[in-house]
Amino acid sequence: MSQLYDFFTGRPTEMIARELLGKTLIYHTPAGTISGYVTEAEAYLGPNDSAAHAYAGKRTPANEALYREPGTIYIYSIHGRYSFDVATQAAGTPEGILVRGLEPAEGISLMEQNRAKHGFELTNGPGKLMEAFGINDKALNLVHLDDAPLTISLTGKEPQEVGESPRIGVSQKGDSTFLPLRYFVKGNPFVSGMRKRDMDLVRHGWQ
DNA sequence: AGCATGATTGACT
DNA sequence: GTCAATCATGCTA
Repeated sequence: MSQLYDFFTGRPTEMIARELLGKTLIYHTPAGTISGYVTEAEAYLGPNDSAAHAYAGKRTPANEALYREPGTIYIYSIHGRYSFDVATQAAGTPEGILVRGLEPAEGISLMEQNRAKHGFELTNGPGKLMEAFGINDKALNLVHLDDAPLTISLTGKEPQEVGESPRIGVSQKGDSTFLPLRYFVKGNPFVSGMRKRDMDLVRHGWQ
């Protein structure tokens, strides 16, 4: 199996989400290459996780990607936006990781064009980073990272310190609501909701 | 009808 | 400039 396939299985999804911080998300477009380092990610733990799309074994055409091979792209829409997930664990085990923040690396001018914003507002949220990448449909849903123009490089940066918190926007009911399954690079300004006084403007929280 | 969201507003400092 | 509250948004079931 491929390197990416192996990366997204073999240990708990919480651990994979944490290790995903600092890895590079890369998108090859006709206009040029866009990439960024993952600053924020959340783990969703499938049937037993009351906040997960696959809670209680729920399976629909929309969340089918969660049930596929590790490293399968799961794109879903919410509130008229698109978000980017990667399926983790063996096929049939519907766990996954939501990427909520990126620090831009390549193609910054393309992202500014796509978003009509600049600076930290470019990619500090799940819908924002998809808009910055120019992704506004589900064409890549169900495609594996190994076979798509959108992929992840396991090289990148190393966080100085990883922060944890409950996940953002999960409805306030169910046992899993308050589990600390959100991981972020402490001090990085491209993390959603990062307050200015908590930002590390020198190293952005990287080693 | 219900959301794993984001932009804007308006009261603060 | 910061922060919390509010609501427009469009896809999914």
